[in-house]
This record gives sequence, C-alpha cells and structure tokens, in this order.
Amino acid sequence: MARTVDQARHEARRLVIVDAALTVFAARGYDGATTAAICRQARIGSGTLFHYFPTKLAILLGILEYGTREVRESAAAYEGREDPVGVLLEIVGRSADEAADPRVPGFVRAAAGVMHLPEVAAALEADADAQRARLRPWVERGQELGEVRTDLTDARIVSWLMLLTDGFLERVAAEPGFTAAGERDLLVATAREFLHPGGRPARRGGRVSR
Amino acid sequence: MARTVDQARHEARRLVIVDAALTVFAARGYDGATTAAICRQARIGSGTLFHYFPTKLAILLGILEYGTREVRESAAAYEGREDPVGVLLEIVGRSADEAADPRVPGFVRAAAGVMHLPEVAAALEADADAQRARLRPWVERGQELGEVRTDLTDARIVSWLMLLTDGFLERVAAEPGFTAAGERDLLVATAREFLHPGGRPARRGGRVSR
Amino acid sequence: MARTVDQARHEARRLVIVDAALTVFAARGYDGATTAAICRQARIGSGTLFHYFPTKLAILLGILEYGTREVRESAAAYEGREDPVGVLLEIVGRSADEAADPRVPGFVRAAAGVMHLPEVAAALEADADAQRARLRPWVERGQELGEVRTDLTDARIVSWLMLLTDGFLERVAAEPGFTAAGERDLLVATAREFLHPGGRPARRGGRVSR
Amino acid sequence: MARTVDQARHEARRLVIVDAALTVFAARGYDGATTAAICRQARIGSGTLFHYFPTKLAILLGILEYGTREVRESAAAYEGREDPVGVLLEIVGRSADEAADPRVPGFVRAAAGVMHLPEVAAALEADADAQRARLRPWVERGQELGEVRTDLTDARIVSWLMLLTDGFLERVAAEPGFTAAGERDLLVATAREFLHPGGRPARRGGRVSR
DNA sequence: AATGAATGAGAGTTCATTCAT
DNA sequence: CATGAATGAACTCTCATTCAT
Repeated sequence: MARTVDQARHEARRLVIVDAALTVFAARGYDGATTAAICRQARIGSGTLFHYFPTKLAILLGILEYGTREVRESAAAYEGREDPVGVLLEIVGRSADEAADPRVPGFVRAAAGVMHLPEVAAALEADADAQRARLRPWVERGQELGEVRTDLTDARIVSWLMLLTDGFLERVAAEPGFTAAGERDLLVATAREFLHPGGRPARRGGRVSR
Repeated sequence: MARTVDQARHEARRLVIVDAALTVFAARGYDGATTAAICRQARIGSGTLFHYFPTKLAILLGILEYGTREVRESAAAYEGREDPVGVLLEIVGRSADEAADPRVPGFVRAAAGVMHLPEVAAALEADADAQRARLRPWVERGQELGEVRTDLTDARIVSWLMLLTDGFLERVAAEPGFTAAGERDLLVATAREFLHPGGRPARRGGRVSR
Repeated sequence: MARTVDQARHEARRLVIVDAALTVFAARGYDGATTAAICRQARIGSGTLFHYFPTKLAILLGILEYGTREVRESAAAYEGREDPVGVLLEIVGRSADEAADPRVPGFVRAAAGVMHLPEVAAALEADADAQRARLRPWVERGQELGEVRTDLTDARIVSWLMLLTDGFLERVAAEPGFTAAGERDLLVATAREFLHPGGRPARRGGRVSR
Repeated sequence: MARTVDQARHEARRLVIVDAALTVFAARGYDGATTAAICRQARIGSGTLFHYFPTKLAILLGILEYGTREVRESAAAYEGREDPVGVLLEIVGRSADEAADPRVPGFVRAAAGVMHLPEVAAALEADADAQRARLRPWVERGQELGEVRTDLTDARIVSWLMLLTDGFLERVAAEPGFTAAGERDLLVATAREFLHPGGRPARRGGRVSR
C-alpha cells in the first residue's frame, strides 16, 4: 500500500514538473528554457528536478511520452463505432481543440527545434506512429464502406490528415487572428471534403461533437 | 566604382556565410549550431564571421530577410496575369518545390524553435506578411471573377493556403516517405479544391507549371 | 544493561559502515566515493549513514582511527619480549601481511589524496605517531644490546623502517607483479640488513613468524 | 616561421598552466583543486584554460606526461657509461633531489588519489614503465660485471629500487623532520647496500654527484 | 580585411546533508 | 531507529564575442 501511495505521489510530482516544463518550453523554446526557470515554475529546488529526471532532455522526452500515451489511450475510445468518417473527423476536431491550449503550439515548435537530437527525433516518430495507428483503421474501414476516397492509399490519406492538423497548429501559433476555436469547423469541413471529395454534406446542422 | 566593387564583394561574402549558416542551422537547430561550426562550414575564421554579422542571431535574421526578399521579388513575376487561380496554384506549387531542398524544412524548424525571441518573431511575421501580400490580390481577383469561393473572406482563404503549405513542409520534414516531389500534385489539387469546392477540374492533362 | 547492548549494537553498525566505506574509498578514492555508494555497499539508507557519522569526512577519520587503535593495541602484544630485532621484524612483516588485503593500499592512497584537509593530516600524523611509538622502544633496546646499528639515531632508524613499509605498500598497489606474499620475506631481510648492516643472518631456517 | 613561433608560444602557455596546476594539485589534491583556482594561479581566464586542455583531467595527465618525458630524456644522458652501479645510484639520488621540490610529493599523492580513473592509472603505468626502462639495463649490466647481486632477478631489483625512492618520497611528504637533502645520502647508501650486500664501500670520500 | 587566442558569463548537473515521516 | 525525498551550494565546461596583430 505504501508502495502504491509512494508511486502515486511520485507520479503526481513528476506531473507537476512536466506541467511546469511544458509551460517554460512553450514560452522560451528548449534551449531558452533554463532548468532554473523550470524549477521556479514548479516551485522546487534544482536538486529535486534532477531527482525526477536525469537530464533536461529527459523532461522534454517525458512530456512527449505523456502526449503519445494520451494518443494511444484516446484511440481506445472509438472502438465499436460504425461511422468511420465520423470517427476521423472527431479525431481531427479534437486535435484542433488541443491547439486551443496556447502552450501546445509553442511546445510543438520547441520540440521541433531540437529534432536534430536523435532521442527527440525518435520520440516524435513514436508520437507520429501512434497518431497514424489511431487514424489508419478508420480510413481503411471508410474505404471499404465507400465513404472514403479510394484514389489514394490509406497511408497517404492518413499523412494528409496529419498535414491538415499540423498546418492548423502552425497557423494558430503564427497568426494571432487564426484561433483554434474560430477555425475548428472549417478544419473539420476541409478534412471531410478531403476524405470524400464532392460527397454529400454531412447531416445538416451537424456540428461535429467534441 | 571601387566602392561598388567592394560592396559586391562584401555582399558575396555575406552570402557565403548565410549559405553556410543555413546548412548548419538546418542540421543542428539554432542553439545547436555553434558559430565555430558555421565558420568551419563557410571556411572562414571566427573573427571574419563577426566582421559581417554582429551576432549569431543577426545571421539567422539575415537568412530570414533573404527569404522574405525573395518572396517579395517573386510576387512581381505574376503581374499582368489574368488567371488568378492559376497564379495561386503556381505559388503553392513553388512552395512545394522549395520544400524539396532538404535544408528548408530543417531551417524552418530551427527558426520556429527560437520564435520566442522578439526579433525572430518580428522577422517571421514580416515573412508571413510578404506571403500574404503575394497571395491576397489574386484571391480577391479570383473572388471577383467567380473562380474562388466567396463563403470565406479573402484573408481567411489566404491563411488556409498558408496552412496547406506549412503543413506540407512539416510533413516533408517529419515523414521520410512523404516527399516534396511525390506529393506536389496532390497539394496543388487540394488547394484548387479548397479555393473552389466542386469546381470543374482544371484544363485536362494540365500540370501546374513550376 | 540495555544501554550496553545498545552501545554494542551501535558499535557493530558503525563497523559495518566503516567496512563498507573502506571498500568504496579504496575502489574510488575519497571524492570518487559518493555517500550513496557507501550506503549501497553497507545496505543502509542515506539517513542511517548520517545517523552514525555526521559527515563523509568523519567516516574517513573513523577508519583511520580504527587503524591507529589497532596499531596501539598490537603494540601491547610485544611486551616482555627480549629480542628487539625479532620484534621489529615481526612488526615490519605484519605490515606486509596487511598489504595483502587489496583494499589497504587503495585506501591508503585515497587518504593520502586528501591529506591537504587538516583533519586528515592530523589523523595520519596520529597514526604515524602510533607507529613510531610502537617501533622506537625496540630500536632503542636493540641499540643498547648492540643488535641494532648506532650510527643513526633511533628516530631516524624508525623513519627508515616506515619508509620501507610505505614503499612496500606503494609497490604492491602499483605493480601487479609485486605481491605482498611474494615479496614479504625480502622486505624482512632488507629491514634486518638495514637494522644491522653486515650482521649475521638471523636464526637459520628462520622465517619471521606472522 | 609563424607556425613555429605560434607553436612555441602555445607550448610556453601550456607550460604556464601545467606549472600552476602542479602547484594547486599539490596543495589541494585533485578534487580539491578547482579549475577556478588553477586559473587564478596561472593568471588566465577559465576559457583560456579550456582552450589549452579539454578537461581538468587532461591537465593532470599533461603533467604526468611531462614527467614521463623527462624520465625518458634523462635516460639518454647515461649512455656510454661503464659503471652501472654508479649510474643506478645517480638515478636514485636524482629522484631524491626531485623530492626536495615541496610540490612533488604533494602532486604524487594527488595523482595517486585518483588512480582509480583508468586514464590516470594508464599514465602512472606509463611513467613506471619509463622508470623501469631507465633502470633495468644498468641492473643487467651490473649483474654481468658482478657488481650487482644475482640472487634476485633484474626486474625484482628494479622494483625494489623504485620501492626505495617511492618510500623516500612518501616519508618526505609525511614527516616534516625527514628532508630530502638530509636523507639523500642515506638513501643512496641503502640502495648501494641493496644492490650489492656487503660490497666494499664506494670510493672513499665519494659523494654521489648530483 | 582577416584572423584566432583570450575571455567570462552562464549553463546543466552532482552530491553531501537535512528532516519529516 | 531508519528512511529517502528534498535541497542548493558549488563544480566543470561551453560558446558567443572581443580585439591585438
């Protein structure tokens, strides 16, 4: 029991650090974020930081892992669904919702800025894999049902859906007037159009649920 | 006259440094790129580097300025054209072509990674402004001619065209199987579809000229 | 009574730590030995370590004190002997035997490496004093009996006996082929020769008892 | 020419650092010697220190290398000599002279204190090899001429000569009353006796030249 | 104009030590 | 009594930048 409590406590503290680091990385970039600033943000001493993460890089990787895990876990929520296009658009919409947290685009840029580090490249690759694994089955199923275009391979369609969400994130970060909430519906509509060009518009009045 | 020659010589050497720095920034990110590495790549001494650029940051800004200037100058090439959609798709296609230089996506990430520096943010903003200025007149003209959708404001359409090219660049950088050359046509087609949903396909057999 | 038991228990645990620390200091030097490594070796928590010793330095001093105490106590074992040279050679031989424990030369070096700390200098001085006090009476007695050379003062002879044992320890530590067991007899013989140059060899067949 | 001058300048500066580091290592031990203290002693900035030596450890190794080189070079000075025992005693005497520099024993201890580092162990081994190589030919030659005992192998005699000089150094470091100058002659005499027990005393009035 | 030796501010990280449990 | 999470002082080392040549 104590072991369990300790582990939970440990995990909770790790999360505090991860959250603080996410904030600081997003605001200053990877190299601009000093470990001292992360400690200040997390309200801990520098020794404590290195008690939980062996290096500064490990913190970044830890954040990425949390994200990847979330992608994997969220994939389970769609099991049993029968509307592949609906699922795909929900996933796309959800990524738009995540972009609304102003720290997300900043952090994504910070991570991309140190992608030349092999560990970061591997972690981003793993994240992309998780995203592909979440999308691909539904693209395939949609193609089988005739609801998704078949002039492109499923893998390519997946890549293009990710292109849309990546570009969306980038625009949100770069353009003050381009807000996640304001452009969300157009993202979903564009994705729908991409998945099934010229297809009938979705259920009228429909707003893709979040 | 001598002044002119000197100036040309000066400019030429600056370009050598800019090119070397572009390579090193792309490969290692902004902070990962040491001035020593840039000097090595440019085959100059460190003293010389700081003779041409006052700080390391100034080199990055210099690269961005060259890019922005290119955007501005390329805009002039379209003057007098009568096919707004064609122009827009050419611009989009050209940005895909640029993504084929493997240094481009790497450099874009490096720059984005230090976007928290106000000077960089300003330079990227200026670049984005130049891109918007290049696109916007043709979107307006297209809307006037009924060749571009009018359910979205011209500014918003411009943003979404940039979203597509940004996302394209990002995918090229992230996914080894996603090549600029292989996906170029689909990018142009997707842009066309976005500009005029359900519109007749362009002149058949047409490949958007580079 | 309980007090006594507690004290014995306390002393026993101290010894466990001292032994563990001896091992770690010998293997990694004073600074190279982290308190964490000592705790691991002693199978205790860091809190416990500092419950028995106030500082890391105190552990080193504790080890040295144990050694010094041993020197003092061993001195008593020779009381009543009538063969001063025999006693001296036994002491020298015994120091060679101690060098056979591979941790001893390593620890001696570790301690010498931090001799610049006044506390360590004092402790080593105290140890040297104990060694001198153990040797000197027998040198004097030997000189009185005509069994030890008198062209050197007793103090100087003592120093040179220590020079031999120190050098022996150092060689054992430095030269893999120079083993304590293999060179022991030559050490004793050299010491005998030094004590009484040209003197008749000791009792024939004699091997200095340990 | 410039190259030669630069190289000479570089070497001279390296020597300044080596000398300063020797002083500081001797006074505070390896770990106790901060790079800041070495810089202060050498009157240079920290950047300069690391311009000449990549790491603190490299400085220590550099000092050891200088010592080893000196041993090798000094060996050449004895070529052509016909009195092996005289040569050996000169070498032994010279090591006693070196011990008169108060920094030498301190530095030797500092180095021994971090012998657990493989690089240091290797450098000390190389130094010992150089010393053995300097001594051994003369021991062999002495044995051939009947001037050195033959009951021990040449290698063993070499080890014991080194034992004497090591022990001498250690005593000088540990005992204030034991000075290099005061004990030098006894060291040489003891070495002579060891090389040829019971041998005739050397040429009368002879003092081993320095 | 071109150089690179010299600089020092500032970074990440280690580890002896404390103290609440 | 025993523990180990938390601490922060202090360390080594990097690197953009300067300036005498």
